[in-house]
Amino acid sequence: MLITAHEAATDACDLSSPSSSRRPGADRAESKRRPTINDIARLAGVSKKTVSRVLNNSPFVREETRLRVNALMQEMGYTPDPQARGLAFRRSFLIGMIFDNPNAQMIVTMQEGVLSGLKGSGFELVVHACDRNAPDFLKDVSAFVERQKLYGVILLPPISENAALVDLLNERGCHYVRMASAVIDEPSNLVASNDSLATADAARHLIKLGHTKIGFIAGPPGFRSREERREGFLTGLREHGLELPARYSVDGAYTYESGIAAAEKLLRQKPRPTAIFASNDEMAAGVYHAARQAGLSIPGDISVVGFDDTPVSARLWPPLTTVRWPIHEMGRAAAQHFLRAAGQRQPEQNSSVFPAFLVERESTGPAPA
Amino acid sequence: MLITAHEAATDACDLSSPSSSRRPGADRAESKRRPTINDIARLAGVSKKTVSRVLNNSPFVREETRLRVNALMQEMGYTPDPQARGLAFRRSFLIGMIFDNPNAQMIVTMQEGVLSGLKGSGFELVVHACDRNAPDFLKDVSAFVERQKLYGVILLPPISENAALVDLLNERGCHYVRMASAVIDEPSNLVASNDSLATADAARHLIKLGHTKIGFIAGPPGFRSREERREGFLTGLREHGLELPARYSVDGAYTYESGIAAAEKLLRQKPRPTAIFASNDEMAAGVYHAARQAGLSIPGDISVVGFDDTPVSARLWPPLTTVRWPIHEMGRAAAQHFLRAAGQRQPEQNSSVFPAFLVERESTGPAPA
DNA sequence: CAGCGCATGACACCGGTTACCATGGCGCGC
DNA sequence: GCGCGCCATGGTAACCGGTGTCATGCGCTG
Repeated sequence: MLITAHEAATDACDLSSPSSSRRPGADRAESKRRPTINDIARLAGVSKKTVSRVLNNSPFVREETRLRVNALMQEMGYTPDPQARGLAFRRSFLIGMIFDNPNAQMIVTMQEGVLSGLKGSGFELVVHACDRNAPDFLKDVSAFVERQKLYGVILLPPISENAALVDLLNERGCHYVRMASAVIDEPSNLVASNDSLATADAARHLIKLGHTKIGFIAGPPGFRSREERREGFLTGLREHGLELPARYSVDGAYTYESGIAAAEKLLRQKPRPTAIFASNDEMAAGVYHAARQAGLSIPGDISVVGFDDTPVSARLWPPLTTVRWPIHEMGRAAAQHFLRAAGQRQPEQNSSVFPAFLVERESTGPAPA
Repeated sequence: MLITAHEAATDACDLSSPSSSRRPGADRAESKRRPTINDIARLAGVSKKTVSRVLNNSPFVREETRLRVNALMQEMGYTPDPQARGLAFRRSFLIGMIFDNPNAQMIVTMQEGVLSGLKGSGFELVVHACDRNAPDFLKDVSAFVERQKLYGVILLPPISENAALVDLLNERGCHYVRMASAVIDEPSNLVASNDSLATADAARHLIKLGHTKIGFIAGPPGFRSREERREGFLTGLREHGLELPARYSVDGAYTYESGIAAAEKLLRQKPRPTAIFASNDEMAAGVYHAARQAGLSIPGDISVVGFDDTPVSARLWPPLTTVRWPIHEMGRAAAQHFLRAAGQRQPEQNSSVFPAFLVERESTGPAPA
C-alpha cells in the first residue's frame, strides 16, 4: 500500500480535523491568505497571463509593466505556488539527492554545498537514501523520480556510476549530475574531482621522504574511486621506477575494521613496509590501530597517508596526512548546473573538474634506516 | 530576485527547449504517459471522485468498488500526483528537516531514521540548513515552510528550542516535531532523549572507579543539552556527596578546539582532576589532545568520558567511554508522528522519550593513587 | 408514502500554465 | 493620404490532476 491514508475530513466522520489540534487564532483566516497571481493581476490592472509572463521572464512585456508588476509582487510578498507551477509545467522544482554511502561527513558537506548553491532559487533539495544492492533498487529510485517529477537528480558515488540508472534518467529526460572521482567515460552532466592526480602526489610525497617499501590499501570493488586512487598511486610510484608488489597491495572496504585487517596483513610482510597509503581516512584510522597494536610509532616506524580529509583525520594522533577534495564546491557546482538548465545560461559548460590535493600533516616522516 | 527564470518556451524566441538537450527516444510520448485518476476512473467505470474516495480511504465506498479500483490502480501502476493532490489539499506532502548544527554524523543518522520511517508513505524529506544567528533567520525558515506548504517540520537541536519558531509553526497550524535532549517545558510534539539520566550514570561510573576530583566541560549557552548534561552530572555527583567546584567546571563550544582549550585549563588546576567529562565527543577528542601534550596517559593518569558516541569516539585511542543516544530511532519516531497525523491513528501518543545510556570503553579506569 | 442513510456523480476550484484569439499602433505599398 | 498587414501586447478559455460541495438515486424503515 503506497498511498497515505487521509481520512476524508468531509466525506468521513470528521474525527478531529488533522491540522486544528492546537491552533490559537484560527479566525483571521481570510486576511492571512497568501496572495495569488490573480490578486497581483487585479491590483496591477493586468491579466494573470501578463503576471505569468513577468514571472517567466518573457521578453514580450513592456518594461513599465514589468516594473510595476515586480514592485507589486515584492510589496505583497508574493511567491508563486511551486505545486501549481509544477503541475502546469509537468515538472516539480525539487532536486533529488540520491545516495548509498557510508560517509556521513561527505553527505552532509555535499548537502551544504548544494543547498548553498540552491539558496534563493526556489528549488528545494529532497534527500533519498537507497540500497544499491537491493533487488528493487532501480524501481525504487525510478518511482521516486517519477512520482515527484524531479527537476533534477544528484547522484553521489558509488551509484553515480550505475549505468542503468543513468540510462533511465536520460530516457526520462530528467536533468542529472553525477558526482565522481574522475572524468569517466562520457563527461556530460558530471562534477568530478581528480583523485588519481592527488594520489600520485601522495606517492611522490612518500618517495621524497625516502620510502621505497610502501603498502597500499585499496577501496572495495564497485567504486570508481578504488581504481582512480590505485592508478594514481601506481603512476606516482612508476615515475620513480618503483612497482607495487602483490604482497604490498591489499583490498579494504572503506571501513575502519577493514583498515585494521588490511594493515595487520601488510605489517606481517617481510620486509615490513615503512609507509602505508590507505584509500580513505576510515581505513587510515584502522592502520593507526594496527600500528599501535604492533608497537609501531607513527611516523617514526611507519608513515600513513589517508584520503578524504574527514574530521576524523585531524582528531587522530598524530594528525593524518591525507587528500582533501572540495566536496562543498562540487555540491555548489551541481546546484548551479540545474540553475543553468532552468535559466538557459551558458549551457555549454555543463561539466567540471575540481582538483583534490594533498594535505601534509604529521603522520608522514622520513623512512627509517 | 526570488523567482527562477524560465524563458517562456512559446512566447520567447525558443532557444533550445530546456529538457530536450539530449533525449534518445522522445517519440513514444503518448504511450508512456503516467496514468491519471481519469484513466483509472474510466477503466473502472466510476467517476474520478470515487477513485479519489478510494485513495483517501473514505468509508463511503462499496467494498466491491474499492477492490475493483484498487486492483486497477495496482495493475496500471498508478500513483496519485503529489503536486495535484497538494494543490487541492492546500498542503504538500513534504516534511522539512531544519537544522543549524555542526554535528554531521547526527544529521545523517537522523536523516536515515526519518527516511526509514517515511519509506513507502508517499512523503518526502526536504532538508534545509539555516543560520540561527542570521538576522533573517525566522523570515527564511518561515518563507520555506510557507512556500512549500510543508506538511510537517522536524527541528533539530538547538533550533528546536527556539520559541519564536515554535510559535510561528503553531500559528500556521503546521505539524512539527522538536528533537531535544530532555522533556522540556511543554511536552507536545516532542521526541527527546534523556541526557541528564545518562550523564548522571557517567558521573556514577567515574565515582565508582574511585574518582573524586572530576573536571566538567560544559556545552555552549543556547543548547538545552548543555543544561541537561550539566544537571545530570551534578545529580550524579551529589548522590555521593560530591560537589563541582568552580575551578573544575569549564565552558566549551562543542568543538575540538574548544575541548583542547578547556582541557588545558582543567589540567592546570591544583590538584589536577583525575577524570574529565566532556559534554560531547568532539570536545573529548580535544581532551585527548591536551592530555597527550601534557604527557598524561589515558586512562592511567586521567579518565575521559564523552557524549554522542560518534564514529570518532571509537577511532580514538584508547576507545572513548561515552553516551549513546538513539538518534536513528528518534528519527523514525518523528516520521511516525507525521504518519499518525495523516492517518489519524492514536493521536494521543504524540510525544516520546528515548533513553540514552553509557557505553563503557577503555578511556576510563581506576583513579590513580 | 415520507424520511433517512448510503453510495455515487456533476461541477467548480486549487494556482498556476499554454493555446489561441483580439486589439491597437505602426510601417509600408499604392 | 489611405488602407493593409505585421508585430507587440494582453485577454479568454482550457488544462494540469487531483480535491471540496452539493445533488441525486437507491433501498430501507416507520
